[in-house]
Amino acid sequence: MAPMTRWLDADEQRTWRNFVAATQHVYGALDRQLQRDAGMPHTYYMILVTLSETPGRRMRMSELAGRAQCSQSRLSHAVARLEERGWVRREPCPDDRRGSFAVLTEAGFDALAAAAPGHVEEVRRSLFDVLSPEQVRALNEICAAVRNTLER
Amino acid sequence: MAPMTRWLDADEQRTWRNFVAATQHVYGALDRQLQRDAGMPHTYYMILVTLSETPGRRMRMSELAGRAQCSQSRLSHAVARLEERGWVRREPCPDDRRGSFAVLTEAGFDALAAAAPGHVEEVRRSLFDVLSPEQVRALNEICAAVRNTLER
DNA sequence: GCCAAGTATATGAGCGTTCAACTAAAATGG
DNA sequence: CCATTTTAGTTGAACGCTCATATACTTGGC
Repeated sequence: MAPMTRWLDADEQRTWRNFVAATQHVYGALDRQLQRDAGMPHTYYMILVTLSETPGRRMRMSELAGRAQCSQSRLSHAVARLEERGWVRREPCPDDRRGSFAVLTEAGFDALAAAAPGHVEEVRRSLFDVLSPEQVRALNEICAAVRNTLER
Repeated sequence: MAPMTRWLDADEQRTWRNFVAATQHVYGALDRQLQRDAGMPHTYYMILVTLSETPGRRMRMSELAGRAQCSQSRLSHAVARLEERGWVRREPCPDDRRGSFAVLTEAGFDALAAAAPGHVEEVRRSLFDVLSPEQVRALNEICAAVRNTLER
């Protein structure tokens, strides 16, 4: 198959390990904060945010999955849980009877509003506060480059 | 508590969302590759690598947890699974009878050796190949900065 | 030496995620 | 129109992770 592995050199290895450590640190801090203070994982937060930003606070499941960056299955399970909490409800789609909308409820919006300040603080604390403005710019371009890989 | 939230401005929000998308993309690709081709999650891979690099291929559980960046509980569960597969075994620590060593077996080393090329290829494909050398350098510094946050 | 406090690790329940079916409804195209 | 393929979404089992708790040993004061 692969004729010869392009191993990582010492610098690349250091970079990769720093990447793993850094990202896990950020996500760890984030998840702990959200779970502790708002009782939800980051995935749920992203789903609620995505819904809250769309007109009518409603979105088709598949589009929601795309925008909130999660698989359809994950979304389906997540929305089921969010429904149990009364934060989201499903509505059938009139145009396409296979489809359904996820709709953010008032209670869901309130839960999001309550969670947001702590979450944003944590994002700052764990990421932006430790970087210089140039680093933030560089990070943005790096992430955009990585992100574009899949969107082609 | 927090008197006034330091919300993210438009640029920061874009950066944050790119960060989430990019990191999830990288980890997603990585986990899928490892699971598909080597039947293990990234956590297990890191544990095996860490053990393989230490003299005697053995390490105390708590040190292993630190170096492989995972919680003690996670490590304990993971090592239990790795033991079932015959990739790692536990040995009691003579100096401290509470403690134990995790030891990489031959089979474990072989499994790691078989998994490594595909994994490294995937790391390149999803991260290094899409970045310029300058971006890689910048990423390293950014991640080092984030990482140092907790090690103080 | 003894008791309290701390340390090293294990364990189990609960939960989220993945993967592989599965259902049902649209689109496609003869 | 009917048959095939595609698309939208759900479901359940398997599994890893987190959190709280438990166990067993060690250490530090007295």
